[in-house]
Amino acid sequence: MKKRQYVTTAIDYPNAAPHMGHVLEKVLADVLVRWFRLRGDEVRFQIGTDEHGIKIQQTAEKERMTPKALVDRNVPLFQDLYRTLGISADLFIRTSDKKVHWPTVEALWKKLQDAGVLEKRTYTGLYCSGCERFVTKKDLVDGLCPDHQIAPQEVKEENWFFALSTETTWLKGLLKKEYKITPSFRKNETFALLEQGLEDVSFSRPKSSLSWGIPVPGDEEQTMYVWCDALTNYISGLGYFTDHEEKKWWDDATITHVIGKDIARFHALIWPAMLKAAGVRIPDQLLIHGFLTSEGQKMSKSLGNVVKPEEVLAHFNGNPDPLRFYLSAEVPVGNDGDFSWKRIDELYDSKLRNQLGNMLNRVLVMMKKDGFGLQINSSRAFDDQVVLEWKQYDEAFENFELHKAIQQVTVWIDRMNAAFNSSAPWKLEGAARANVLSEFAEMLRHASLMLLPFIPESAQNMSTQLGLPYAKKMLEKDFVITKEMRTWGAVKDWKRVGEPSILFPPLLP
RNA sequence: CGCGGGGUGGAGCAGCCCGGUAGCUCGCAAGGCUCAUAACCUUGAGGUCGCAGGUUCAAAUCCUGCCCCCGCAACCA
Repeated sequence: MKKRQYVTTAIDYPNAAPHMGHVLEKVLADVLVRWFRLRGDEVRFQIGTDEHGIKIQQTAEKERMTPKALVDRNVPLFQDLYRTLGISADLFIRTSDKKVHWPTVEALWKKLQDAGVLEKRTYTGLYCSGCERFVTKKDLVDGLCPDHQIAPQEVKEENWFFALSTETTWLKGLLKKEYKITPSFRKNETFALLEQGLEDVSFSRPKSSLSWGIPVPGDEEQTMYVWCDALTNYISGLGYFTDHEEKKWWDDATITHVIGKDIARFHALIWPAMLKAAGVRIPDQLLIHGFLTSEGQKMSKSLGNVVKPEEVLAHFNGNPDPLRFYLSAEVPVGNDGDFSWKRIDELYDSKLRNQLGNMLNRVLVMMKKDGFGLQINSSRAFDDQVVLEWKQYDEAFENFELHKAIQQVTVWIDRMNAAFNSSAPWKLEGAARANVLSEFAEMLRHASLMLLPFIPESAQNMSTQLGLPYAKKMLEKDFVITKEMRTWGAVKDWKRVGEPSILFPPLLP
């Protein structure tokens, strides 16, 4: 039976241009999604932007524009970047979208209210006029805000609160059983939070302090806070609580939220509690990635080491694959990683250019000389080897160890290079020579299929050079890697290889 | 006792969950090949796997304690 997958990423906050952290998450999700599609799953993949909130409001004021104008200016930066990177999302949702997003959010709010989990209370807190936000006593140094050197004032305001504290026990049970969290240490972390007990969370702010957002239904003086607004994108994109609900993507799919470690707790605790109150099923799993440092240090504007994805793309002449390869191979899923210019160049040269690209070229150039003909003999040994490679590859993906899957391919390419030297086909003649070369072409065919989720365009390029009949269709969303394609010598209508060309050109100094 | 991650040859990392010849990339040395994008292959030098105990026939891997880095601590991916 066909499996159905609903994959989402966090929605990005567009108060500034996208950076490498955004890219890490989207590439991770995209690789996973492409693998799902290639194995034949029915997939829906959603990304988007979280456009409301005080920060957008403030940034807009600074730049003397309306919040709407600010997000309309910034959101295309994200959309264009993701298009260039080949992020194969089916829907890009924007929380400022009153047609797609708002109806679901408003309906959800009412459902929560009906369920009795929302309550209006007076909240008393310390407000720093410099930060323009509430601070806690722990933030203060000698009673002063460390950023602004002023004493915060005690302010009372009305907030709607969501009853999370009562869900502690239920959430423990949920995390123990149904709700899977990868990597597992994030689950332990969440349990530690639960042990401390949960507090109710603020679900709205007065319009006077937060105006850029969705008004609370029936209480126009209040604006929704991030939770009910942003998290809800995962179901508003499916039209939930409207006349065009696409329930099959939620009720009958495996739901995977790909998110960063900073928002893990909200997805692990608040989101399920909201859904429970609204009578909607709980998602299946969270895939939580770490953060990227830049040249070993925390990425920050003040250090000036923020890496812009556009610069990386430009460095490789607009080819997204070196960056996709780097993030997939160098950053183990769940761990923090580092972005280094030196390292990405190193990897490009050694792995992609000298090992992969050159391997393909050395085979194809010889085959071209011999007239492009292909003759793959059946072979028990190669059969077994290919089966094993695919098995390990699948296992890595199933455990979300994407770095292992791609590293396995590069290791195989390594072995091919060594085997090519010891086979020394340039010393052979006739049928022996043709057979050896064809064997390498067949191995490269498998490798290009395995690389497809990671570096789609380059993998397709490989397959085109190999002259594969299916090469043209490889980037289509309904392309599936069939049993034949995974079997040694089983692509029967593949008789000739194509014209060789340089897969990864040397970089200009 | 707030929470978590990390400390492995010159640099950067994997391995640790499921103990059993210490692996990868770059760099370095020597040799080989000549099909190929001056690419490829082989061999070698270089590590008491943060420190100290413990469990075990056997520990980078499990347990305990300590030291040092780095994040997070409710809206910075």
